[in-house]
Amino acid sequence: MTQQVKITLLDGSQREVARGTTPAEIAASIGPGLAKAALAARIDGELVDIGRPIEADAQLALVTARDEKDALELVRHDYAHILAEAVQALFPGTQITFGPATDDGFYYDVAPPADHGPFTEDDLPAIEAKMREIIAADKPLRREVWTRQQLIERWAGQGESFKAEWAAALPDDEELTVYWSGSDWLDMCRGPHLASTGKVDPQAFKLTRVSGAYWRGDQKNAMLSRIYGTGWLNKKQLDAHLLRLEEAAKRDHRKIGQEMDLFHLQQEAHGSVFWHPQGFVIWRQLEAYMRRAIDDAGYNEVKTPQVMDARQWEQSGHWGKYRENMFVIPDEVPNVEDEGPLVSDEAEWMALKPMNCPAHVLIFRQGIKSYRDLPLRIYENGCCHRNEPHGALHGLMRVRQFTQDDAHIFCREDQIVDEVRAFCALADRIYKDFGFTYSIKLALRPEKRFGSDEMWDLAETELRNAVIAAGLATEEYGWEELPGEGAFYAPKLEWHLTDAIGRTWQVGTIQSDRVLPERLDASYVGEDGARHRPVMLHRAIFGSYERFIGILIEHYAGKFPLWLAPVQAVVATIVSDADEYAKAVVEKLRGAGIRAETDLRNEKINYKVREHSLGRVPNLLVVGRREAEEGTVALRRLGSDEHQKVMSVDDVIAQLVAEATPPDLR
RNA sequence: GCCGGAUUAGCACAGUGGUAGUGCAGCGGUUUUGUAAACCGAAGGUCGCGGGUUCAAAUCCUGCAUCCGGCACCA
Repeated sequence: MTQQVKITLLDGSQREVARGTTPAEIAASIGPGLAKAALAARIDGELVDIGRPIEADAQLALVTARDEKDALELVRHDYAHILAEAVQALFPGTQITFGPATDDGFYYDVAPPADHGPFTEDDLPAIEAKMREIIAADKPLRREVWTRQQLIERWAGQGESFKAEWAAALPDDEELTVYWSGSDWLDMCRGPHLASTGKVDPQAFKLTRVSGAYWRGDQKNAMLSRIYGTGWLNKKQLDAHLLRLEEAAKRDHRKIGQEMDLFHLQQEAHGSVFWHPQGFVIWRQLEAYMRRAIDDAGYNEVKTPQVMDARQWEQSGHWGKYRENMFVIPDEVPNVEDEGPLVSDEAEWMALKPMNCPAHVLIFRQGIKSYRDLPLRIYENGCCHRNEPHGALHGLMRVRQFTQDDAHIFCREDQIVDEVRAFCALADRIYKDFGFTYSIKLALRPEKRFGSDEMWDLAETELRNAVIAAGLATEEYGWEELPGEGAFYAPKLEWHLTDAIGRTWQVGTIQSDRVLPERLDASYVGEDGARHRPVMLHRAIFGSYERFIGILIEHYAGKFPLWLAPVQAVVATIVSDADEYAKAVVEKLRGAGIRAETDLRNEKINYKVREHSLGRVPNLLVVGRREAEEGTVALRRLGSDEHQKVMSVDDVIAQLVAEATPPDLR
């Protein structure tokens, strides 16, 4: 066996070193600066410890803070370990389980000691302080390969039942490693890690919250305490992140919804929205916009029943697969006597619709359809109810009553690709009108599903091919396939929007379904005169009006483009002598279709400017004696640094009318 | 549904066993004001709901509801 190995560095240069030389040593031989900066290495592409001996000829890349993605992953992973060590140091008897890096930090799931109860946020300051001690101690992190037997014995011996279970379950072909922190603490971990605990910045992390989390993500298992932190390379990054969180909190649609008087929620109807006049203006604009879009795209709008017999839901399969999310209603006159149960034991059941698809099939089934009728696109602003778990409800984003922009396209096999492509184009146009970029994902068959494997193969292939044909299955569109995430009846293409501050939201979807037409016996007469099954494409672009408006509120931070703004202009007076003039201006604005209000209150103009600015009114038209005499207004635009502009009323109206035109009508 | 936290005036919040408070909004008055908060006054509460402990409960205990942060769920 040769004692030398050949190392190829990033710049292509090569050097011979003794077998077992570490990347750290090579970094040191290149220069002290690099030795200090090197956090880890990639050997033949694999991310490894800086102290990992090199055993064969290899390509070597040294990882420094400049390789931000790798570096963040490494430090976050280290923070997670230090967190676990700190918790065990402070709370002996705590069991550790699992602690990965996340998108902006890390967490560790731990089981508190029997006498302690779950950890709370009150515990965090002490844990943070202990973590800083461990970082200050700069304990070397040392990797060792162990056998499964060693691991199980060690964990079982320490009373770490979760780790022991985990060690026993790890796959046979995996090299099992532990990392020592100094000589007194170790965790089972795949690595890699930095060379020592002192390599992370003690000022660049913060423990943020504590929550419950099930062991191995399964509801049937024990509930652990999950301690979350955010972690970065340096304090500047941490501060920037904390600032971003503050900015995101300011955009919270629940907060803005209250500030702008758009909607409210209350406990007597939890999970269902009370839309206020201002909020419903936005809804109406979206509804009108969507109607124009679907009219153009050859859809037919329908309206279907809110409540249908349970037998219908049994036939569609929802009763079996979806009942726990449905609101059921006895089909019986309730008992009006004081005594006795509200409904009898013999009551038949009905259910509020959780989806619109069965009703659309029932419309399709009326009369005989021929191949000439296809593709038939049935659209509905469909109001659905789903009995969501209480813990899932969240503002407008997750509600129990919502209205989908839902349509079902009944078509032949050979029409699927064209229909999906047309849908891609429609979705593209609509999302761009709102200023979103997006990525497309294909969610593949879930475990709990209807239909044969052949059918799923076919359906998945069709959707994939359609996206490829549309030229969207590319990196630019974030193309990705997500195993196990499809609906129970069909795979789905998903559109994930990216909003103004970089967060993503899954909204649009199209799914190709052969199950429901079969179950509800939908058919058409083909050219051959025989009966055939249509394929059914389920599709939505907003997803639900509620959620889409929630997303828009956060995307625009409440500063809606003019066509969506609840109040488009306020005419505010400086002196009461201008009241009559202000009223006349508002009349003219309204006559031109602008949503305008007067503000004649007995307040200083400073006060009115401040109030309407905070209220996110896009245009403030200030009028005093001068404007009243000259027939002008002083236009002050929200978010504009420039000063007011004095304009004639007609010019202002022309400008606002142009700006308030919905994007599809421009 | 699970873990933790919260719930006090329209809103934001203070109040740890002894007469429920502050700011803003709203209401009344004064002021007629030129681009991000004029001044004065009066009013506003079943302290989420139920039960318990206590001479006395917003405050302690308990059950429930809703909300918040996660987990699980998300057709």
